[in-house]
Amino acid sequence: MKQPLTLYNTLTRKKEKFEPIHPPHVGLYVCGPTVYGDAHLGHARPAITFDLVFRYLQHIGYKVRYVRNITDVGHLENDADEGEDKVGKKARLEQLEPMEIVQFYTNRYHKNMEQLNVLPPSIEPHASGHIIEQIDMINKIFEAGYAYENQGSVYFDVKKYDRDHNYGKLSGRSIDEALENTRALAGQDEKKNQVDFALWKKATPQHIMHWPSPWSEGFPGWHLECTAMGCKYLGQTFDIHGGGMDLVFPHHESEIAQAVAAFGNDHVRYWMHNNMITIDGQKMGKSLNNFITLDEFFTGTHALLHQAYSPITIRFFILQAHYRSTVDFSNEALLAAQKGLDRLLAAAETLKKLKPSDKNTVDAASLREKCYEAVNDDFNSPIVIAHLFEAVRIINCINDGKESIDAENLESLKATFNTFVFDILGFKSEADAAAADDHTTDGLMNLVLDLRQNAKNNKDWAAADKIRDSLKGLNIEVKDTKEGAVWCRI
RNA sequence: GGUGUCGUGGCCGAGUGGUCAGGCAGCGGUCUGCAAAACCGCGUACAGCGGUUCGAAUCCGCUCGACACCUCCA
Repeated sequence: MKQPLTLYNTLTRKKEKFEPIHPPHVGLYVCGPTVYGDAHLGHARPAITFDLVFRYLQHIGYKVRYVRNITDVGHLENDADEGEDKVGKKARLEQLEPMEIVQFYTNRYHKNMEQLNVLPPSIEPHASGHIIEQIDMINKIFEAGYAYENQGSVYFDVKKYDRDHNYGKLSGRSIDEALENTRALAGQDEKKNQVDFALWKKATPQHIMHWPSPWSEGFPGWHLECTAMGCKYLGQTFDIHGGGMDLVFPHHESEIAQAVAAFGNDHVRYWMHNNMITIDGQKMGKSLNNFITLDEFFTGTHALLHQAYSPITIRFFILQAHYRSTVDFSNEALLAAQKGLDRLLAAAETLKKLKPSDKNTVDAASLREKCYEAVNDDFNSPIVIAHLFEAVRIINCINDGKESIDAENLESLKATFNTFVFDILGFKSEADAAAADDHTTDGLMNLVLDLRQNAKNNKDWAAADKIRDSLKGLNIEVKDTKEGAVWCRI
């Protein structure tokens, strides 16, 4: 079952063969959301990208421990020295306990993820639940000599670290240049150098979220939680760390520095980063305030949306682009995704009904090979989808009697199609869930279609069309095929 | 300014140095009472200018343009 998977490693800027440290186990860590607002389209990208990674690794036989954190503390609005904790700010504005904010948006995030058919991770640790681990890590960094305290806050000595190791190897930056650029600003705060980052911040009196520590009543620095929690659950060195490209610097760069300082070695083998979703060519993001939330997509309630788009349409839209490319949002593109998805799912239904014949003109094995090749090549989902559309054409041709398939190839085609469409890419038919079809409905529909067939036999087109049009008003579409009428919800 | 990524036909979006991406839209046809669906056929697209090569959208150089990161952001 093992497949020759390759993936693009941000660290080496090359595609590399994937070889886990402790096969068959794989450790996967992905930066999750900061829960102080509703998830938007941008949040769907890493969730879906790494859902594909998670699903595929499992499919090819690995036992994956997938850790995706919830950030609920420590990220500040501005820089290290000013600004308010985001969660704390929201709590103050809404007069709620910070943990109420966290719980509220975490619940909503989970619901959105479920709608997108994103599988829950194996472990979903909260930063606030791992203060002890983070303090422990700061102690280790102190012991190694890369931390210093000032006024109750603790900072990472990037300049010193860079002399011994290499700060900037992930993002391709040189710390000397950063120092050059920021020299004019230096000395305005507690840090020795502007490039240093906080490991622990002493809380100001108005700061709501704070914990005791050896240095002060305060809260952990921004980059610490992922290193601490990743290493706690996946080990001091683990296989894959993922997240959005915008996290490469400084977040992931600093994560590496912390791990190297604390443990003496890099904690991550493969760094994977998904690209951004853009809107009018610009990154969709919280700070630009140009985001559309997932709920707004699902309900169509946003000025820029011409209609509602279902969760699986959003999933299809995202997977139709490679994860390292930007994707530009537009109604036109989403509508194209919706129609393409409908056609793919309709073919899945048709496939169920196909009958094998003695003759065969279909090479199911080759399709299967091509699909695996595409995923193995750095999770190239758009290529997989292209191959699946080739299968759609074949399925429809068989259904039309223009191609034929024998029992063996039919079994193989069904297995491949279902594996890739549903298990790996994670699409699903949304009508099914909504309909919850029962015997009564089926019986009624068969009766109605029978009556319409009678009308047609009598050339009573008016009656036949009235039935069809009325059903359409109930969002039921009737299609006349060679084998008689079929219906589906629209 | 520094570090990167990228510019593909109406829209979205893959791509290897040498017949093909794929989806959506469009046009023509088959089928159908009509419609829908489905199928078949149809588009000499690779930012610009040079260079390497027998041959480049694919390699190199330059120009132009876009985006991302360098503050929190998925």
